[in-house]
Amino acid sequence: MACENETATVLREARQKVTPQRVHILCAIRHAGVHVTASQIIEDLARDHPFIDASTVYRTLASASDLGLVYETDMGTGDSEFEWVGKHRHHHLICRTCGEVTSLDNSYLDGLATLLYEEAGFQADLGHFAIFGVCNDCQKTTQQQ
Amino acid sequence: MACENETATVLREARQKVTPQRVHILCAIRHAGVHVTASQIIEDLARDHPFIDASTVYRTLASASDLGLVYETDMGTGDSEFEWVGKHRHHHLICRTCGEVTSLDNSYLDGLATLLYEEAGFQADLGHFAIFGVCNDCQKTTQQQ
DNA sequence: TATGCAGATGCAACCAGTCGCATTTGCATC
DNA sequence: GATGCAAATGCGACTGGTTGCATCTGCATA
Repeated sequence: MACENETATVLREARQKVTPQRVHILCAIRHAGVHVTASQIIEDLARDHPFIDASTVYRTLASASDLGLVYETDMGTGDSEFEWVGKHRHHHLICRTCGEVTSLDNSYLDGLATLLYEEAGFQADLGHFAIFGVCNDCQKTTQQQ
Repeated sequence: MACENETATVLREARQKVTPQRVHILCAIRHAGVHVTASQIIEDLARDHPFIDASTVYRTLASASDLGLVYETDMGTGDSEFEWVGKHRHHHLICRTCGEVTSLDNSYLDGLATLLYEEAGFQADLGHFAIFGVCNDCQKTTQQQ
C-alpha cells in the first residue's frame, strides 16, 4: 500500500527506526482521517494486528507527537486525540453543548501569533488549537427554550 | 476563617450542598493561589483532613469546574490543573522548553472572540486559555547554541 | 425539633495508561 | 552475508484516576 511506503519514508526522514508496528499505527491514524483516541487505534489494530502491544501504541504516539508527525489535542473528552499532520494547518471549534467539532482556517490565529511575538517576545505554537464554546445552532436552541 | 464562609456562600449560590469536604477542597485551591493539580490538593488536604477520600476530591473538582467555580486547564503536564476563578480573567503562555508559565492579559484574545462570533457565529469560551510555544529567553538560548 | 429525600461521601473493585527490564530487531558498518 | 549496537518491543507490575453501590448527611418542609 502506498500509504505504508510513504509513512516509512516519513519515519526515516525523522531518523526513526522503521518497524512494522510503527508503520501500522501511523497508517491507522492516516486512514482514520479525523481525530482518533489512543484506545480507538488500539481497537482498530486489534482486528488486523493483534500482536501489537498497547504500550507500543502509546509510546509510538508520544514520539510521533514529539516529532511533529501527528497532532495531539485534548478535545475536552478527557483523553487526548490524535490526527495526522497534513499540509493544511487548521484549528477546531468544539461546541460544549452538542459536541460538534468544526474546522477553522489557520488565518484566524495568525494575527494573534504576531501580536504575542511583538509584545511578549513569545513564539506561540498555534499549529493546532482547540477552542471551546457554543455553536450557532445551539445558541438558537437555548434562546428558544 | 473568612475564606470558608465565602466559599460556603459561593456553593449555596450554585445550589450545591455545603459539606465540610467541599469547603476544605475549594479553600485549598483558593489558598494555593496558583494552579494546582488534583494530586497536590489531595496531598495538601492529607495533612489537615486525612479523612477526605480521593474520589471525593476528584468529584468535587469536576462539579466545581462544571459550575464555573474553578478553571480546569491542561498545562501540558498530562494531568489537568485547577485554579480558583477570580475577578481577573487571564490566560497562560507556557514555554515548551523551560516550562515557565506566564500570565497573559485577557485583552489579547478579545479580538479573536469577536472575530469568531462575527464570521462563524461561534460563541467562543476564551475564559482561560493555555497557549504553548517558546519563551523569549529560551529562543535566545537556542540561537546561541 | 423531627422527618424525608436528593445528593454527597467513603469504600472497594476496576481500568487505562505508564514504567522498568529483558529480549528482539532495524540498520550501519565491515 | 555476518556483526555490533542503539533503539524498539512485549511482558508484567504498578499507579492514578474512575465507577458502582451502600451508607450518610445537608437542608427543605412540616
